[in-house]
Amino acid sequence: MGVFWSRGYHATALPDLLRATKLSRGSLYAAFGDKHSLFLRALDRYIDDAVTRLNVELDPRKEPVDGLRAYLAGYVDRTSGAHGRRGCLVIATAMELAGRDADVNRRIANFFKVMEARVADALSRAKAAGKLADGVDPANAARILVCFVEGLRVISKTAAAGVITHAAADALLDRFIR
Amino acid sequence: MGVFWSRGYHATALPDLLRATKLSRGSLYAAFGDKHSLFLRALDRYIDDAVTRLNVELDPRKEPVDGLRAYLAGYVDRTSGAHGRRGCLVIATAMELAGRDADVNRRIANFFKVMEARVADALSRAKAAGKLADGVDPANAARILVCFVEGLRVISKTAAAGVITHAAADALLDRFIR
DNA sequence: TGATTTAAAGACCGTTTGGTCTATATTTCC
DNA sequence: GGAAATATAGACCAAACGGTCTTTAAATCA
Repeated sequence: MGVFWSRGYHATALPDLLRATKLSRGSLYAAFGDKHSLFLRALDRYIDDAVTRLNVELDPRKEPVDGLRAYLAGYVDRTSGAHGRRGCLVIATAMELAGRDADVNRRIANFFKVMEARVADALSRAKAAGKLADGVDPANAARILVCFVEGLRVISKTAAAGVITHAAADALLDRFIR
Repeated sequence: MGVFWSRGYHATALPDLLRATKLSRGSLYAAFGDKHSLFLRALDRYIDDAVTRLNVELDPRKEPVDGLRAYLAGYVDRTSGAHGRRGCLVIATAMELAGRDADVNRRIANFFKVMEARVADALSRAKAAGKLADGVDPANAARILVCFVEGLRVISKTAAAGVITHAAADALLDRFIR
């Protein structure tokens, strides 16, 4: 997974995968079929990890506003410095392959749908608890937050070291909560 | 430019470029040097177009809030439907090459810096005119808006046709203006 | 231990990659 | 019209691509 994450699909050659998996050419093809299948497995694992994290942070049994704060803070941390410059496998794949690979497109579209749904759900719970500012629509706000965190990953690819974005994330959430 | 935009750097082969430029192999190399140089020219043109548009929309002589509204609306339009699925050359390049290509990194980092500066400037002018909501910091808000529009481009790569985001963009801006 | 399965190493395959070069047209200019 | 410059088509190159296959070594098990 790591090598696709760092280099992208096309830029990852067989020798890179052999080094990363410590498998021989024959074993790799016996185990995974071909490069594309192996990539799909890597992408699935990456997405699973992300969804798992989402389910923890936005757990319905937790305080929704705290969860949203943790969700945003997690993205800020993961896009700071060297982590940020590594980028995001989902976004890189979306831009590189989504238009020409239906398997990839389906997975990524679903991931964004799930994330938006989890965030919208947390916002709905916050609204029900009277924690949201007047006139905030959970569906719109969820889309805004998802776009914000994904945009964060994009600009962090080239951001200079030491750029702090926690303040922006806090400022954004503060606009929605009471 | 178009072929890099549609396919990305690695996935664009020489024959694609010959077809797109209607040049022969020899002429193309005489005119541009090599694939990487040609790509840099395409990227520069794409960025120039974007900066030009930015300068029009956020022109200091115009009403800043109107400009910001036009800026957001423009991104929403350009990420809807087929346009959206084509993606964005800057983001695709950031994810594909920025980590390993200093020329590319410099251009993209600068582009994001310029965009954020233009947006921050418009927000500052709006604040001076008393048009901003209480407690809104132009610098933080600018980063939020930039991340939002870039995130929009990402999720639009795989979004189903007909998904409307104008409402989210309006909702976001409405949180910052009075 | 000896037979059998499993994995490693890497030669090998056809194709495609980015890039060069030559021979042939096509302009351009006087 | 004829010489000089320019652009074309496409042969050609070495290297790298994804993928297969054979040969050798290691592990497994009775």
